[in-house]
Amino acid sequence: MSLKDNIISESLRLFSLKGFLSTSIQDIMDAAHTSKGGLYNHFKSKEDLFFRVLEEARKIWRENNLDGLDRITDPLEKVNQIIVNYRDRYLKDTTKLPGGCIFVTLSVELDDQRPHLSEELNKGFAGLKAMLKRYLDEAKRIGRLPKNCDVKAVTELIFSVILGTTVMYGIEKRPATSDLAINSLLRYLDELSVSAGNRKPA
Amino acid sequence: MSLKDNIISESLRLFSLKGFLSTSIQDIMDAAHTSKGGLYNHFKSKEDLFFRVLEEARKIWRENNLDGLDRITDPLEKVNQIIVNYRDRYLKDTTKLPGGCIFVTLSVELDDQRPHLSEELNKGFAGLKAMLKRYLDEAKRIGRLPKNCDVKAVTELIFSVILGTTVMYGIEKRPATSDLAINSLLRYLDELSVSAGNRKPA
DNA sequence: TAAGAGAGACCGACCGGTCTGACTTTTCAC
DNA sequence: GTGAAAAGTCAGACCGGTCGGTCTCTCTTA
Repeated sequence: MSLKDNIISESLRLFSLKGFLSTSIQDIMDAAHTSKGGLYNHFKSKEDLFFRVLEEARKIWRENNLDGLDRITDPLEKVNQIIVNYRDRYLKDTTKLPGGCIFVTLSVELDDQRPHLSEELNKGFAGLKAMLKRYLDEAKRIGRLPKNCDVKAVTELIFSVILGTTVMYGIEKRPATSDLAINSLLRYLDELSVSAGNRKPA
Repeated sequence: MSLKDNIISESLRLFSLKGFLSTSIQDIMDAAHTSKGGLYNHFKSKEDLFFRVLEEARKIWRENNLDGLDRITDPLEKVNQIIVNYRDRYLKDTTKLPGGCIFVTLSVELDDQRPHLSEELNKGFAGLKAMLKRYLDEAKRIGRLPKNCDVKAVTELIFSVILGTTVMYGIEKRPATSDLAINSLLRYLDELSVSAGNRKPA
């Protein structure tokens, strides 16, 4: 692995643990076994590094959370799979992200301190939310969700559980409890759904 | 208000916005209109101040979130009231906590950097969780929740939504979407409950 | 006159970032 | 193919500024 890539992946690890502002250039130099010259040769500033790290984080997010999605046709099942992937793959990817979801860590740290950085983070959140909503809308359209289902509200619930379990993971350092919360959410979605074997009384 | 109290409340505001490590003594001095001498005359270190601020934050949490609870007897209704208070009072207390729930901000920032500080934060989280579980257990005992209800899982779901909506509030800076998520949770709890007018088919 | 409050100079450590210089690799005229 | 110049890589000294914390001194009040 090139020094540049190594700096990015070590920064990713450190940012997920300590956040952006609390990770010093010295921390990164030590982790990547390099020097000021080595680092600033590849990145023109710490903020530049931030955006490169964000790219890498998004790649990891997609690889983990969207895995297997193209083999699923049912939109509600796709939402289910995203949540399962989040629980089983992404949150447990402790090699690349030892501090849990880096987007949450960075967003909480930066939202009131570096608006132009948190704005970049928010694009990702908005994208996830839009994706969830699109699948749920489609599910409603094809009758997999009841006609009176408030898709927007369900989307926000799913989103808040995803964010919340990430924070829980940081608090408890064990996946057990955050898994429980996610399982509750999955059960809720299942109860919400309409299928041959799971039809609700009117 | 005494200088000491003023330093605490200004620190509370700043910590909720920027976190502990990213708030400098200089920031606090500016906000409280004092100097090094004025600050260190009342607090022996920044960490000492941290614990005083935490005390104050807990007081505010109780005042907001437990308000009116003693006038409610039904345990499920108590849980409901805590969530409603969280939505309508605590999250919107932007004068004292402009950056949202300070416990979440600090926990995300400190869990991998200052274990002895985040440990103190975790006591509060554990206390809230225990309170929720106690009420839900009681609700199940008196038949307000179905016998097969997984109280632990529901507790974790509520907890994760509370944490998640706090993060959402920081991301979106408007209460509208986090309110939606909380409303979804309240509806879910209502559907879960067993009462004269809301009995489920077996 | 003793004590407490508070202002601010000062301390060593660390921050992000720049710059010089040593060393290696690539490029290209011949 | 060869040699010299150009470009790229990286180490580390150095910069001004900020960090948390200490200390001295003045002012107020009892």
